[in-house]
Amino acid sequence: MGWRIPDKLRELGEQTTGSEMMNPFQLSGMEYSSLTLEKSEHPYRERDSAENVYIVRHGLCFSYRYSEEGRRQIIDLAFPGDFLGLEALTQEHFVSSVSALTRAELVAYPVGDFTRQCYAKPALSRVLVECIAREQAVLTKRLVGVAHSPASQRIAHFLLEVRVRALRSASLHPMYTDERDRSLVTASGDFRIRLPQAMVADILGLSIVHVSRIMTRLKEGGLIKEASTGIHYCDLDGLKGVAMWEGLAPWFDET
Amino acid sequence: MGWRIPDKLRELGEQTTGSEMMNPFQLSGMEYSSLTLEKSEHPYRERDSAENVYIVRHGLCFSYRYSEEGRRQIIDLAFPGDFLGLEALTQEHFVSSVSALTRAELVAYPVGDFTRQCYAKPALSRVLVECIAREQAVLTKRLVGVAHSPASQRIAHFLLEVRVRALRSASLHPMYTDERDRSLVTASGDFRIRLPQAMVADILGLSIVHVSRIMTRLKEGGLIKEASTGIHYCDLDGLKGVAMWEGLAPWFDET
DNA sequence: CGTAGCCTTGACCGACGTCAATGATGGTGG
DNA sequence: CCACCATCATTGACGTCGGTCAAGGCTACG
Repeated sequence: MGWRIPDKLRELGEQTTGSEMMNPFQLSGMEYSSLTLEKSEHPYRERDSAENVYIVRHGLCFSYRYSEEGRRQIIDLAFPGDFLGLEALTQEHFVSSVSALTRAELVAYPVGDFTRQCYAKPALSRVLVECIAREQAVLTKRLVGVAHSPASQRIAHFLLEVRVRALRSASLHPMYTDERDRSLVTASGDFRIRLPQAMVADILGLSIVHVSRIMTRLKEGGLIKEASTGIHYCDLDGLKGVAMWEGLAPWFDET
Repeated sequence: MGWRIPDKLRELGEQTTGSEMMNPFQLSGMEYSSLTLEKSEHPYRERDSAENVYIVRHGLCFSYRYSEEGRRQIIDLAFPGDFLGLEALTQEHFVSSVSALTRAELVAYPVGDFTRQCYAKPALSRVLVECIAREQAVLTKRLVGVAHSPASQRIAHFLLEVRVRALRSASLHPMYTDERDRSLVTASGDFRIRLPQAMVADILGLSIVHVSRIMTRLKEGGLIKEASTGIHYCDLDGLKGVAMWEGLAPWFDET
């Protein structure tokens, strides 16, 4: 689903051990294992028994589900620092699948431990609530958008959303800047990211064809460029205009 | 937003005092005040400073927001037992408004108390996480639906969703069956609810006109009836067919 | 050179929105 | 009891956004 920031765990009262400081993923009292995903590998799938909660460490993942008609609906992207699979906290089995958009590295915590720690450290629960609330804000925003706005606006908005979230993630989580895959952040001011149009389509509920059409329009307008390095954002203000951008949510700082 | 069920608070470990048992809304250590809303009154509005967290006691509320183009987008309904305004936990100001669909009664807890109690009783945080997760499931489900399905399916699905949630609320929360307003539950097997088409439209992102068209089709098909008492569900299986119903979420029991 | 991803483009069509007029209903006050 | 208004639902005409189908291009890669 893409929840946020274990860092706050430390930030928020709970004292941290030295080793936790060294490695923000090692939370005391919890098992902890890493796994590396190649592009389009799955840490878990719908219906799998939900044994772990994950945090993204590197790379980009996305969670999705198939609609009854068999279309893939992407629910959200997950940037480094985001949680994945929090459904495990409340359910036996996952109700969504996750796949890696680039090579990615996750950290897995067994649900049991996680739940236990929630009880032991209220700060952890508290963080969770915040993360979920933040996630929820993004989702409802998208819900509102998907419902009413024309495709161009949705797409522009989504591109901006991705930028803000990626930048936030990168700043909180500098290791993301790791150049291992190139779906990355700023070069010389302008932002770029590798994001196949099919992703955009499946997130926003549009057809690939139509996404293509609109992206070419955006390109013609000089708002973005596309290259093998991904989508480049050329004219931020232009994009914000098209998107009717008002910011993502109060707690996401603008850049 | 419409989160769920303080009852679990007691259910989930935290011992309860006698008076709490008598009145599930009186949580020890928290201030607590009630307010009654007439139809279409607002407990709070977007941008209001977020001072309270609410639980719905009677009646039906809905949370909404205006899109940039000025259309009202309803985010969710809130049934008795649902939380409202949990945004207050993470934000200074509300980002959505709430209005009563029928006469309604809310209980308000000051955020400060609420937060403090979250730290004091991990079970409370835990409940919150569950509530939010449940809410989230409904939202993502709707997101997926809104994105891809034809209007008829969305509407049918929504009607069923409402039914399940209302029944669940009524069973957990018998006081709901209170006959004070008639937007209520079962009569002799069939379910009915008062729900203006404009609501449905604004929840699902459709135009009122189109909702009307489709509802008439549903009526012609004998799936529902409409009367002054609200929408009557005549042919549940038929509806489920149209909706491609697969249940709302694992933890919502079917009826 | 062939194949596989991914993007583009045109022709066509249907679902759904908008506009505008018309009906039902029910509540209020004279 | 009726007149009036507000709210909500219906219906038709018409336009458009965006989906589907199908063909063709562009890298990238073995």
